[in-house]
Amino acid sequence: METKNIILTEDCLECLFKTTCNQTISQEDFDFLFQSTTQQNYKKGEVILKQGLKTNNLVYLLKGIVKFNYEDENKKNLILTITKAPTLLGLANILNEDVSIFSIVAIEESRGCLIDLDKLKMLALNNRLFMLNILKMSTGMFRSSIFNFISLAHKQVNGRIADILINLTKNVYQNNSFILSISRQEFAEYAGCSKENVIHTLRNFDNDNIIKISGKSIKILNLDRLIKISQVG
Amino acid sequence: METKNIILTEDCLECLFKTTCNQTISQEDFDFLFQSTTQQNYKKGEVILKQGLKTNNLVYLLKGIVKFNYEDENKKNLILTITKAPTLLGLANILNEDVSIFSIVAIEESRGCLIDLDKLKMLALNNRLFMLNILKMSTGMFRSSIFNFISLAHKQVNGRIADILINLTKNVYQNNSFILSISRQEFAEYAGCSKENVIHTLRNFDNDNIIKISGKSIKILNLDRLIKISQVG
DNA sequence: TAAAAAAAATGCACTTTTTCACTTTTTAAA
DNA sequence: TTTAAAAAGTGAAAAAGTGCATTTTTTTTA
Repeated sequence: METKNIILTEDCLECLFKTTCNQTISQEDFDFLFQSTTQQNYKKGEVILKQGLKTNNLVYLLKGIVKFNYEDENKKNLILTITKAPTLLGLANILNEDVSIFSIVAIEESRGCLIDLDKLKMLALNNRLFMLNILKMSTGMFRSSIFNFISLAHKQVNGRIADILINLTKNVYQNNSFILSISRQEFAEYAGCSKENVIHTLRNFDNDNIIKISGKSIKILNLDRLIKISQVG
Repeated sequence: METKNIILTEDCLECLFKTTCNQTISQEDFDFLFQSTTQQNYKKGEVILKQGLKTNNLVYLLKGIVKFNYEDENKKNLILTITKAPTLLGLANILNEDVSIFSIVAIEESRGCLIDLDKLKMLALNNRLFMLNILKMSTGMFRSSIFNFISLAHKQVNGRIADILINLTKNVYQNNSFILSISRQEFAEYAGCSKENVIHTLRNFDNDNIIKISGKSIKILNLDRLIKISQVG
C-alpha cells in the first residue's frame, strides 16, 4: 500500500501544478507550498468554507461538486452558483482580510487540498508570473459570474431555470443526462423563486418535451429550445 | 493661466497616486505611468468603455457618475451598477485579453484619466506591492458586487428598489436628498422590472412617507424603514 | 417661445409568481 | 421492516408584476 504522501504528490502534480499554476511556479516553490497542504474529504452537505469566518486557506477542489451558499439576515439560503472540480475555492477572500461572505458546501462527495494562504501570498510576492496568474483567475471568475448575475436579476423564472439547466448540463455535469445533486428547495434557492415554481416549471419543460425528469434524474432533450427560452428571458 | 500639464499633475497627485496606489508606487514609476495618460471629459450619456470592444486602457474616473450597462441579445439594456468618482474603471478587463463584457456610460458630466494598460501591466510586474494593490481592488470589487447581485436575484421589487435607493443615498450621492441622474426607464433597467413598477413603487414609498419625490428630485425621509424593506425582501 | 418629442404618470386587463393547505413519494432511523 | 420525517408534487386563491393605451408633464430644438 502506498503512503499518503505519495498519493498526495501525484494528485498535486496532476492538478494544482499542471492546471492552475502551470509554468508560473518552479518545482521547489511548489514543494514549499505543498509541504503545508493537507487533503480533506467532504461528505455531501459538509461545509468547506464557512460564511462569516476568517479563512486561512484556499481550497483546491480535486473532486466533487459544490454550491456557494449565502445565508441572509432572515436565515434564508440563497445559492450563488454551483461549480465542479477542478477549481480553486476562496479566491474572493485572498486579499481582503475580513471574513468570507458566503459558505462553500459540498453537494456531492468531494475532496479538496487546503493551501495555506500566508505561504501562497509569500510565494506570489516573490513570483510575478504566479501572482499574475492568480490575478487572472480572480478577474476571470468575476467576469463569468456577471452572466449568472444578469440571468437571475433580469429574467423571469422560465429563463432563469433554463439558464440553470444549461449551466448544469454544459459546465457542471458535462452531460445531457444527470442526477441532480440538489433538492427542489435548493434549486429554488438558486433560481430565486419558490420551490413550487421550480416544480411547475420543470413539469412544463417536461410536458413540452424539452427535458425528461424522473425524480432527481434529468435528461436534456432539446438544448436549443432551452437556449431560446433563456434568450427571450 | 496655468498649462494643461500642471493641472493634470495636480489632479493625479491628488487622486490616482494618493488614493488608489498609495505608498505602493514610487514617484518615478508614477511619472512613467503619467506620461502616457490623457484626460478626457464625458458628457451625460457618453460611452467611456464600450461593450464588445477590446480596450487598451483603464479609466481612472476623477469626477462624475457612471452606469455599467449590459446590452443583451434582444438589445435590451440592463444596468449592473451605478458608481461615482473617484474610482478605477475597467479592472475586470485588466488581464482577460478579450473584449469588455459591458459598457460604462457617464450619467453625469464626468472626467476620466486614461491609463495605458500595457504600461500599467509592465509596472505591476516590476512592483509587487502595486500589483497586490490592484489584485486587492479587483477582488474587493468582486466582493461588493455580490451583495448587489443577491439583492437583484433574490428579492422582490420593493426590496430591490429599496436597495437601489439605499445605494444611491449612501454611496453615490452621499446625501439624503439628490437629483436622480437616471430616467424611470433606466431605474427599471437597474431594478430588473418594468418602468411602471418603478413608478408605482416610488409613489407608494412617497405615500408612506418613506421618501419624498418630485420629478427627478428624491429625498429620503426614513432610511430605517427603507433598510427594513430591503431586509424583508 | 411655440411646437415637437420624450419622459412620467395613471388605470386597467392580463400574466406570472407566491403562498397555502394538502397528498403522495422517497429517504432515514428505530 | 415498520415508522417517522423529509422531500416532492398538486391545485387554487391571493398577491405581485407586466404591458398597453392614454393623459399629463417635462425637455428639447427649431
